[in-house]
Amino acid sequence: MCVWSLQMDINELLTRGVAEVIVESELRQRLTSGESLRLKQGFDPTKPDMHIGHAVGLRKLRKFQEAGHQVVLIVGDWTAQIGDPSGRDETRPRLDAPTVRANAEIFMQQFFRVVDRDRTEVRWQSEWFGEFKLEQALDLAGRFTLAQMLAHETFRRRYDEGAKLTILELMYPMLQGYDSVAIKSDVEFGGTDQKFNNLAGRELMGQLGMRPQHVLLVPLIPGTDGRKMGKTFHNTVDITLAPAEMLGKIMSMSDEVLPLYFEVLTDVSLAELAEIRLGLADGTVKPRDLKMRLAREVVGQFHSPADAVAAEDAFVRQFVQRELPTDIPEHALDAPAGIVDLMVAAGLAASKGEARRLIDGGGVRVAGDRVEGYDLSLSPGAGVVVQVGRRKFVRVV
RNA sequence: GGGUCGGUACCGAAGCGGUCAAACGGGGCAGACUGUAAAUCUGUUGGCUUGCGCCUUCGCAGGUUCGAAUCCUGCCCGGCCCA
Repeated sequence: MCVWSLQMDINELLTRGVAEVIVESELRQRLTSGESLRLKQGFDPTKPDMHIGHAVGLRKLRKFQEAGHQVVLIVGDWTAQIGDPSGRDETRPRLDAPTVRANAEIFMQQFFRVVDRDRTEVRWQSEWFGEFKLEQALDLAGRFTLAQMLAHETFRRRYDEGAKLTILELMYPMLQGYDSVAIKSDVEFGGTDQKFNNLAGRELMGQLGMRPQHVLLVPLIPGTDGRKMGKTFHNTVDITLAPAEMLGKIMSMSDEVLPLYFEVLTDVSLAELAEIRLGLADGTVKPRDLKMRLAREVVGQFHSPADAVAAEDAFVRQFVQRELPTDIPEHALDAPAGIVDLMVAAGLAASKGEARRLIDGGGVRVAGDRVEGYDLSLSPGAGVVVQVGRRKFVRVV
């Protein structure tokens, strides 16, 4: 590889889908030197479900691996008990070991869909915190001031608002920071919401005479409702979603996400990325078509290209051509049933009240016709399709 | 330890003796419009009941009252001030 293309790679590595690098000039230099770096990535085992927002960081890790670097994945079995102050969670009960292990298993299964397992070292916080002495904990607590902690936006807000804020929670950044010390991290990866925590690691390493880790922050992407994708908003696109669902969620996203999504979730070249931006801006590219391509590429990554194509076909059939989906679940009846009861029994509505409301709202169809009133009755073997909204179907048999 | 303010439905937040299943906003769901876009608009958002109505719900447990989310007592949890 010639020096020039190496520089180009490093440039893309440090800028594409990257929100901030601390300290960029230094990290750039280390990357150029050919040194193999240890890339720290933490994980909270209380919530093993990953969404495509997480994938942004994981894809970046993958690119670094391809450039010869080593990922160190830390299972945060101790910090999980505290809860990340970046969210608004309060102190949690300690998870028992089997739960943590099971969650870690689920998480890694997803993690390694993107990250190269062979270039990953998995470490558990228990390795160092399990034996931690009070003396060490106090030493740690003595290295940070209250003012420093209150510089964290989340702490600050809760403090100012008069919400509950425990000393334990203040320790979260310190513990996460200590992880960096324990594994001798060179670069910590995280979303922009992790900046404070990651900087704590940098601070701590410096105090202990180690070379302070660098920090690479990836952007948080918008979720299905346009707000930052996150579990608390219920707007995630989970990577475990079935191809059809994943495709559908991406298709229902606002057009505004397109450039960013292409940048952080696909491998289209930088040149093409520029074309996409241009095409969207001057209207020569149809957002819908572009979004379909995005959806196909994303689904292809977490499933397979064949799955993606199949999902697209089904999507076009069901939502563009308005045909019935091919795989409609069946609901067996052994006696005639009223529409309301049937909807509840078939899982199309959570309660009879909801079923009636849906009917009132015009959201229920039987054999293609809108249901008007509650007295429609269906017989066993009717074979008709009951539809609620645009995507819930049941065939009555 | 004392004083004081507060704990309301998925979330935020009104209500402060009956007209409260509980305003309003967000989110969710459904409808219109569409590209399952987004934005916008409309409806809906505890359960049972076609209706009258009934049941459960406003931190927990009791009490006062014909009647309590609203008043009283105790307890639990949090904020602030004083010590």
